[in-house]
Amino acid sequence: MKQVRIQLPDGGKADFPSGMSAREILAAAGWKDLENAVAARVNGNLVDLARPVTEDGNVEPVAANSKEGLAILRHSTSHVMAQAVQDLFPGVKVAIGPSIEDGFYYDFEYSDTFTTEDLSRIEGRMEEIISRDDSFERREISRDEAIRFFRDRGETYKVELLEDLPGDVAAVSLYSQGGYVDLCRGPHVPSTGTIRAFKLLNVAGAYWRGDEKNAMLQRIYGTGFGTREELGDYLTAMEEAKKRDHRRLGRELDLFQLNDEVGPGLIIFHPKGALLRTIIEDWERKEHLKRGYDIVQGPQILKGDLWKRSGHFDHYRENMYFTEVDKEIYGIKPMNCIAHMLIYKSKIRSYRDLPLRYFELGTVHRHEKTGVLHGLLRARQFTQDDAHILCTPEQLNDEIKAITGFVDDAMKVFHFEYEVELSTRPAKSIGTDEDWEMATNALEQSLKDRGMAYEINAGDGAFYGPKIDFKLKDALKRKWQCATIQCDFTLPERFDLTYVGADGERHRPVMLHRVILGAIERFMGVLIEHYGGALPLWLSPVQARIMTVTDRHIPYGQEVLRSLLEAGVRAEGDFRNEKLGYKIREGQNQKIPFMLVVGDREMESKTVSPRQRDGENLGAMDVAGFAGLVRERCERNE
RNA sequence: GCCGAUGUAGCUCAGCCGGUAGAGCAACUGAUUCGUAAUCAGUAGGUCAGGAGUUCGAAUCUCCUCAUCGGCUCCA
Repeated sequence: MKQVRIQLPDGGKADFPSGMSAREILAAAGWKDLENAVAARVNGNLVDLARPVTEDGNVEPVAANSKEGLAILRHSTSHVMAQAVQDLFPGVKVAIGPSIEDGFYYDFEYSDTFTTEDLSRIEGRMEEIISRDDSFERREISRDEAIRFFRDRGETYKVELLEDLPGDVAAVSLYSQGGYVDLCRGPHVPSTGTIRAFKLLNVAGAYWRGDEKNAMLQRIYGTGFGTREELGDYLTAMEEAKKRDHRRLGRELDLFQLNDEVGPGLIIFHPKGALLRTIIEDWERKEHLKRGYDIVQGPQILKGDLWKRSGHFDHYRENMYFTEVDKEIYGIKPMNCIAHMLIYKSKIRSYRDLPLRYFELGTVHRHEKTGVLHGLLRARQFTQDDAHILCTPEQLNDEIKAITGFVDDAMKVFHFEYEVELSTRPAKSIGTDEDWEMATNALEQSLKDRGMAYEINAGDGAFYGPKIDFKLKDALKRKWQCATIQCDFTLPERFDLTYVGADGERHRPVMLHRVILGAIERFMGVLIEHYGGALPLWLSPVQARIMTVTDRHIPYGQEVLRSLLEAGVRAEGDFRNEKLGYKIREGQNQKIPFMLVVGDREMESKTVSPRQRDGENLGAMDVAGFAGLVRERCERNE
């Protein structure tokens, strides 16, 4: 009888009959905690526990609480959901139902709409299916057979998926549990009873295959975990995350408003929000000057002809606003590049002048579709920390590396982790193949030189060039692009930018568009959520609030306030006739870093008693001492 | 833009099968003058998102518009 040689958990090897299931081998090999296994990994491939093992090598269990195990569990849960939906709503067609980060979904075509009550019914039916503990059975059939099978059942989406498989795929796998059969690569948990904790979360529309030209399907989102406790923790964490939502904190901390009367996607910054952005912008100017950028400023509206020349009129018009002035059409700028081009063109440039780095805190307007607007994170007017770098092709690599370094420094200053993506040529684009290739290579090489981990985002570049995107996550784990570096060989061409080289000939410079924080508004939104509103001292619009114990301490409180403001501390007073506890509570809710209590003791000794946001009382100190402490902690970025 | 849900006082939310609006907190006024997360009392506050319709009568039912929320698509 044929044998397979399998590695044991203790490091030894043993032989088992070929064709034994992965589960049997795991048990025989002496693996522990197998009741938590949802699948097996055979020589690196994830397979069902029931899959026969026919080759030598490694067989390991995949635990329900591992990353892969959870994905398998959730994927199986999505199949159970699809089964429940088809039980309860005959005629509903299934599309796709993968596991995703934090959960799973399944897309359905249904002539009616799923309601919240429907979700409860579906959950109920899922519980029944789970309690039946039906096993997940895998079988392989030919592709043609599968097409016939799903066509007979009217599952047109599955048929389309099968028909679009690459031509060399001859066989596919089907998984069934109970009476439900789905086209699926697997693996799956052994049986429906393995699913212990799940919850359906919401219904949303989703285009078939993510294309807005296709039919709108109904997507049901859910999540699942290995235990009920973990599910409970997750749901609690989601509730907590909602409390960090910048839209909520923006109101609670009195930072900004979004007002229907003003219009969607337009932000009004209140004093504290405006101060926060001023602090960020001051930081930007300082950091850019430090790195050899020139600060410039372009106009808000530019004549239509310039936008035709730049290509925006042809490729970006639907996102632009236009206005007419003295019978002339003007475009309200959606990007800052044009003025920067004209600054470059204002003189003859030598290779000795390059690189030139033009920086502008440029306010732009973009007509975003209504459905995408999202607080500060997606607005119709926003200010970019934008720069355009004009350099020789030889300087490109160093310039890109300097920018990625700048981004990395900035992310450290604001305590952010980030992800990097390289986006390549989209379908709708301008420029030659050679330029695209050269630009894409330049970006990729710089990332490699710096040893940065990145993913390729095929076809997601700007219409004028490839880009590197840096993404931050919001409180609800949605990713937002902040920094980006975009290569552009087209605009210098269109505006006929040149420099005189060492050879005395005219050459075409290369251009980089780049932002570091991205849009100040978006960055503020992510920042507010990141810190849960408790901004670090150097960013806090109000660093200290002076609180009087009784009315007789007001004159001293005002004296302290004056001294602090003079010393450069952002301070304010709470001199109301309220109890100290009430003022503290309010200050705490406002997440003010320091509360300075002034009563008889402080008035007597000419001191203040700072109470930190974490509740710690620093004891009495004089005003100059406190101002020094604030300055020092700001410098240390605490 | 598309699918779905939602829209009642500054905020959070009640308001049943249609009979003309309510709470808590916030605000304001007064009393109180208080030492590290909520002092007490009183007052005021709403074209029930907007518009049209059905009805003797609409916050409630229907339609349209606007906005918000969750997704999709798109993007900083």
